[in-house]
Amino acid sequence: MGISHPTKSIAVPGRVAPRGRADLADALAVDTIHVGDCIAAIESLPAESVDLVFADPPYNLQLENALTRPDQSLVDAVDDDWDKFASFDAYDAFTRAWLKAVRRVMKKNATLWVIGSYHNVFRVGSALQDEGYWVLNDIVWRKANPMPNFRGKRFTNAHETLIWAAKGADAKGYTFHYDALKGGNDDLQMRSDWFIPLCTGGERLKDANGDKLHPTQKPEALLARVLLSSSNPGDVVLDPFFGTGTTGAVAKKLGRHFVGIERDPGYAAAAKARIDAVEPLSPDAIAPAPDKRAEPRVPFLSIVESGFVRPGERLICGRRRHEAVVRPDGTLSLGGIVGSIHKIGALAQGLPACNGWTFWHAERERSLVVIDQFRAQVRATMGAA
Amino acid sequence: MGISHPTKSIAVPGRVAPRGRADLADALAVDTIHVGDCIAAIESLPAESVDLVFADPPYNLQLENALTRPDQSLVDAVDDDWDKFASFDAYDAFTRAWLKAVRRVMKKNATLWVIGSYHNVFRVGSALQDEGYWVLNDIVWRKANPMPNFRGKRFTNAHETLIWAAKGADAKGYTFHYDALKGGNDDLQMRSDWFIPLCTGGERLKDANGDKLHPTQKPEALLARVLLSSSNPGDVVLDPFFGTGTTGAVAKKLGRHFVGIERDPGYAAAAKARIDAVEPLSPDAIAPAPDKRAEPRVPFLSIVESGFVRPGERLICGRRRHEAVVRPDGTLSLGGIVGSIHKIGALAQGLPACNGWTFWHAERERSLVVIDQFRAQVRATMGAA
DNA sequence: TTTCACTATGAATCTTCCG
DNA sequence: GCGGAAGATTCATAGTGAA
Repeated sequence: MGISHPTKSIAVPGRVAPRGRADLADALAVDTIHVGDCIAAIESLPAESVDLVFADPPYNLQLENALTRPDQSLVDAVDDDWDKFASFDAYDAFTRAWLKAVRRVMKKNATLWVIGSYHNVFRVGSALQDEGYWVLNDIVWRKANPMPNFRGKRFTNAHETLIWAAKGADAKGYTFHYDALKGGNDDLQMRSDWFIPLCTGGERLKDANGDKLHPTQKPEALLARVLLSSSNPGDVVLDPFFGTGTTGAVAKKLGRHFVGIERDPGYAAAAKARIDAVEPLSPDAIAPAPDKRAEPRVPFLSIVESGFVRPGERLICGRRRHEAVVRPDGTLSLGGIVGSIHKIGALAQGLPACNGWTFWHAERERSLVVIDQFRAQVRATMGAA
Repeated sequence: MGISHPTKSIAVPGRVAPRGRADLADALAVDTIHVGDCIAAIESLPAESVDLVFADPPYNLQLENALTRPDQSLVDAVDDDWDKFASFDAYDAFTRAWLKAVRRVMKKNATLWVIGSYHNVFRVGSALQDEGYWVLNDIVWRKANPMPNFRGKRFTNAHETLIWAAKGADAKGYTFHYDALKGGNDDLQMRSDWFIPLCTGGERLKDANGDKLHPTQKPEALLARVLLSSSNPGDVVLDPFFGTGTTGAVAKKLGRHFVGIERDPGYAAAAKARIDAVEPLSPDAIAPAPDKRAEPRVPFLSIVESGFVRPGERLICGRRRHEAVVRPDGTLSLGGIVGSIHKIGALAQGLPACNGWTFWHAERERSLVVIDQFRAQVRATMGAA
């Protein structure tokens, strides 16, 4: 990979080009860190070229005084110049500028993640709504080990907020690995509150003195959940506030490409070294989990033609309350009405709609077999062919 | 108590006057519901007269189509006129107007609570910062039983956000019952993420048909934690969007005074009847109650994220007859099939179901460790969850 | 009385393909 | 772009009534 100063870049070796764009004159150079101004760097990228954006912008913390713990040790606060803004207006102008620039380089169905705290997240959320983004979720990162409130004047600030947004309200084709997330969560839908520890220990980058290298390094587990939920292997992930490269490290590990932008050369160099040391997971470990929506369509007629169901046979609902007759053209008949497995299922129940695949069953050796199982068998033979 | 139409009010009998103001000519009439326009009613109140504000404004949900559950039943959505705004600008103007009016009637050290969802909370948060309020915390209400995402297109929207703000950055003398909250929370600081069930069952007000009377009635447990943390007995609590009077009911129960504003006479009448029926707690009983929960659910993904199990590692059953590969998204892979620890455990054994937590083991120093043990260790770190 | 089966419902910005 | 059809999709609680 590489680093670019305005506009110089360093590329990580041994990485492949992004899908289908390498031949373009203005092709996006991936697995690269751009060193320089965030907005100028974004504007140098091709339009509609990235699949996902993760942004961890300055929080504008507005800290006034030093803070000590009850044992009088000093809390190492975020007091960097990059986190200081003259006013809310200045912060808002900065926010709108980078959000606007980022939106231009997002593909039609790309999505954006932004992380923030109560200091800045309301400004960011309002700005992105104003810019035309469409909020899909706000996600709460519940910290396993937050810093306590040493003065006892407020609730322990134990979470940060991520906003997940599409490019617009009409962009319905965004990536979301619903089934994989559910499978990794005890077969329950993944909720909007995530419980993840802070980035500490060996994962936290240190300088020569053993002090933390970056004040707000995010845990890789957080980025992994973001990338696994809303991107595919081979996708390009843009991080306009790259810092020490957590997004890049996780992207490489999970088989995604990244484009990082970082204005501090020291952070960029640390990120490069960190990412170079990352070993990607094996392809079969990161292959997308099966997605029911991606399965090939199988007409019910194919089930009949394959002999799994005979023309003239009766199909029965799971509770044996309704039945219909299979016709040789792959429709069902019920009381003289003929229609698709879905239409007749809906008719039988008096409902506006019905998934016939899971509603109808066939009698096999005195027990009921759902016809969706026959579809799975037909699909298995399609894959083999 | 009483209800006032512009400006008529109903007062609850048997209530005491607020501390130290009953002798003023423009004294605040407490334990009263004002029926009428929110902003006009706030402007009719004396300046610097309330100790706490709780506001549950319209969320501006922007729902377009009907939504059905997988069983085809219709979701009873919030489609009331009061939640419809022409644009973000219209919503922002409304928000700034009530925030400005409310700030005038707040005492110097009063604080404000506002609840919202991602649809509106960024607008509200930005507006209150712009009006000079100083954010103290954002609080996440984690819902025990949220409505699922029926289309599988997003994360379950399982929380709402509350913003807690002081009148200004210099108002340091606000009420916060740090020790009471800590004592009611296993002697740990109360965190910014609260786990509370929805308002259902007997607590939910119903109309003559048995349908919910108000679409967005909040749970009393949520209001109780708000009032217990940031107000004192005898304080005056203003709620400019009173609805069916949850704030009033909890205030009366906890020995606080309330001022409610509600533009719908039907809601106001229901609120009055509800509050009249409330029996105040004895003074010694007014203390925060811990809500002990059952064991928190831990997704297998968290075990992977915590490093107890590595992506790519093999899990083995207790008799070493079956094995599967761990994927980074918290699913398992066996012979090309990907699914949850439970699904793959069942598949390996040819059974309809399986408890993956007790079935799968990891090899550690040549002996097998059941993955349920890792779950116990993760739970131990969750502490206050 | 207890248990079980079945139904109802909650602040929700909730589809995709083909002709 | 539009209309119609295919077809994918739910978790925690409460309540009711039968066994």
